[in-house]
Amino acid sequence: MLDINVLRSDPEKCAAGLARKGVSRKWLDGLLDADRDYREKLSEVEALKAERNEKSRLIGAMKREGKDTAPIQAEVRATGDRIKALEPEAAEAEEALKQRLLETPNIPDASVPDGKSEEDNRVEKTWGEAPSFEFKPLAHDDLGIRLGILDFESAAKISGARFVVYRGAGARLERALITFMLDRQTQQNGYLEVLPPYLVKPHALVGTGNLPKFEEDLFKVNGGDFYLIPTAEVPVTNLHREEILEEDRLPIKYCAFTPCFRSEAGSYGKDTKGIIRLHQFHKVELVKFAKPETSYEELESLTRDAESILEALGLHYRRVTLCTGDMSFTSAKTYDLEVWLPSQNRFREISSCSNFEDFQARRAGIRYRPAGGGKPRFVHTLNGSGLAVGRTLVAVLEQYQREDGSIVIPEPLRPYMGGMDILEPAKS
RNA sequence: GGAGAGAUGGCCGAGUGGUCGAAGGCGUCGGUCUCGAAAACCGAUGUCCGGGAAACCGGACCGGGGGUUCGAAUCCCCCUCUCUCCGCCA
Repeated sequence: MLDINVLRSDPEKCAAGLARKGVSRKWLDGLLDADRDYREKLSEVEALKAERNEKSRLIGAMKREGKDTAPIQAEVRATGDRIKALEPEAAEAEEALKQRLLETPNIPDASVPDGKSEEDNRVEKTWGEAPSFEFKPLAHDDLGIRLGILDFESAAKISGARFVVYRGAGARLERALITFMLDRQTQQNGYLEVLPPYLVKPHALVGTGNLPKFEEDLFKVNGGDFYLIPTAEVPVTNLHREEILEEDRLPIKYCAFTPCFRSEAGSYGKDTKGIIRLHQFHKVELVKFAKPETSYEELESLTRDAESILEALGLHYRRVTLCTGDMSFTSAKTYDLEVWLPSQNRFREISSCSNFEDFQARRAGIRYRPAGGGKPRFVHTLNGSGLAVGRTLVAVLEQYQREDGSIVIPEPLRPYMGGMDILEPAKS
């Protein structure tokens, strides 16, 4: 959520920033009209309340002196009736303003390139080299089926499209990746591991910006006021909702492994093969709460922390800065990490690292008190995948495949695989 | 699922219709004392919204929502959450 005070005091600058996110001037003007309307009605109601409070106090004093209060009571009752009539109007105006504010996207940071689609993202760096093969490299799902570790037929029988069953060494590899990532982020990169709920209330999703605008992306649990989390970002960011943190606690760094559930509405026909895009997948998420002054440094280090996993696994990848058109609703700046997939001969997203500045903090009420005292300020929130586990497994299969269909297990994963160094087709 | 108890400021905890934004304690900050520290003593310590350049003024907030009343932390109704006991369960 943007700061209404900033929108009010510098509408020209805000209009320019919002235009980069495709927000029309008309929308912003509507917002400012709603703000004016709300403040007008609020002033009116508050003036009446001030009058009522003063006279009620007077009644108390008169009663103590034994005076007749009937006439003034009637007067105050009339004031009360007017308040009752006007108050709902003010509340309605406030709600209208709030609703519009909740549906207004974040303003991109100045360093973000303009653009319409992922074509316009800016490549920041490329790490490693694409493995060269003497043979035609297979896609991960073909490899997985041949190895007997990915079972799409069973998954379809149970749950339909966009699900998978991992079997044997495949299930173990997924688990190895999860543990490896968590160990790395907690032991080397200084994150505190948390294991949050996978079902959350609507207000938590409003806090992170998934609601009210993007409900169709989510799975709502039947019969309850719960949604399945689309990412650990939701429960972990809300860990400190409605809190005032002490400055010396910042930055706070959490990592969390969770399954993620996404409806993938609107992605029909996209990535229908394999495990690139599923309704349920695993992710290790990194979340930071930072001071505004340092949040962009924290974005750099958070992105480095995600990259450290790819580098440890020896996976060829690149970093891109998302252009204005490819960025999410909530983000001020996002780096995507894209891993090389030989079968597709291109890079695919495996991590997304964002600084939301105070956009989420304002929605979720996450503030900190400056060390010297003074007014609480909103923190900046950041998060990034460190990494998407299923897509990491895809990259390992594809980049480490051999001509006979076996897979070399990257060295750092071997301790987590019981010492296994080559993943070979199951005997039966 | 059944029975009972509770939800008050950073924390503990009093307050049962009228200057209560809320006693007291703890914590924190400033001061006195001290070579310094501790102790002791003195003082200050909420958040949000609106108006204002500011000083300041007004409004709201005692889990959430509604009601009664001239006036509600205090009375009534609904909801949520927490705790205790029983049942069930991983």
